[in-house]
Amino acid sequence: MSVLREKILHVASDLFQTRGINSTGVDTIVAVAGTTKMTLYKYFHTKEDLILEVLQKGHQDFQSWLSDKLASNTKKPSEKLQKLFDFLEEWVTAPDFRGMAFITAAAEFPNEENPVHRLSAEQSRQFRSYLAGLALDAGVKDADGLALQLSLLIEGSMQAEQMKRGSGAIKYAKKAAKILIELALKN
Amino acid sequence: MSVLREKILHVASDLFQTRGINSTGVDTIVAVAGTTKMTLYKYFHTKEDLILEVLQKGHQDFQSWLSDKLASNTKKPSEKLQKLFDFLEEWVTAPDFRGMAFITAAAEFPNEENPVHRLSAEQSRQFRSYLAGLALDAGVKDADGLALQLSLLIEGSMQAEQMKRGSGAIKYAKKAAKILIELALKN
DNA sequence: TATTGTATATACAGACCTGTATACTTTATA
DNA sequence: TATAAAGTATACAGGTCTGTATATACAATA
Repeated sequence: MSVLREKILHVASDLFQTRGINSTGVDTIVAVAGTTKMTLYKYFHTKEDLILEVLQKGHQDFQSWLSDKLASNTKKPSEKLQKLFDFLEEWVTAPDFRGMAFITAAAEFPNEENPVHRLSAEQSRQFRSYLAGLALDAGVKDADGLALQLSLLIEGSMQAEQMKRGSGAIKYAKKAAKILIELALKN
Repeated sequence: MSVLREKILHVASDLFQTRGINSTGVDTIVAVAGTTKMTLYKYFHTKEDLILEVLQKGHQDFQSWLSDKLASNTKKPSEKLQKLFDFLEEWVTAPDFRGMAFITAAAEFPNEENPVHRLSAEQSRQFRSYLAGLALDAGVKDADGLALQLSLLIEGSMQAEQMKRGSGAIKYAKKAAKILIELALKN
């Protein structure tokens, strides 16, 4: 894939998270990326297409990173659920953390018919389903229920962290999660 | 206070939540409110002023409603923490629920210097501080910790509910909260 | 009746936005 | 060397946005 295309995706992702999607014009994106609008519109038909690709790439990167971390650092399925929050803390406290893209995107496009909103909702569902898979493997009975609860803690933390950097929300989310997970494993 | 001023605030609040703040022009607001831009700008110096007032009113309404509910339906302080989630469920499932304004506003204005972002962050802090007060009254030792955890569950639910109406997230948040509260009361 | 306050109607300036058209330059490849 | 592909530079059309200017209508009040 073209290096410029990647650059545009990366710059757009950063600007969208730091300034907001609607507040970031394509002129700004190409200026920061060091290219021109003609090139941007060659790779992305519309700004909406660009937004959708930024979202998709962001979610893929996050999911791959998390899956790899869990795969190479844990063995027992029940261990994965616990370790999950250690890795999320690592993710959140990284200097280039910019929030979870699909959370902010859904807020900027509240209309449920909007393609950007739909993709955001889909990614949120996907993440919960991934958590449910982990819970199921660990032997949790109400895997969907626990997954939903954990997702609330996680997405809440991400949002709190974006609202105020260094909030430490994820630390308390981890504590709460530990309690919920242990109890769910007993039942 | 002028009836038109109230009308503008109400209409703006609704449009901001259903279409997004940046995507809602003042022309749309005055058209729906049945007035003109001249009148809007007489009561609110800038659009940003209007946004700030909408946020403030929304937060006040929410807090008053919740405080009143708790005051008139519960007696024991420890009961308040539990009942809290029943009232929140009532709030969320109301047909005119539109999400928590300060969550979406913070997402649309990510820059921490921005006045709208600052007010949103302040309201989030205020809500957590209110929860901490309830926890303290109930005799919880780490009141701030529990308050933060509950706020993650609550704000996560609000966000989930706005992402997809009827998600039922608040029901699972309530279950998780019950566990966390009971454990915190024991310590 | 005259005046004052409130709201309307409408037009517009200036800025910004997305997306395209046109012409030019560079680089790789056949 | 000729050709094609990729990118640059720049201007612009058409739309939307905030905020203001100007003139008018209407009601209450003195």
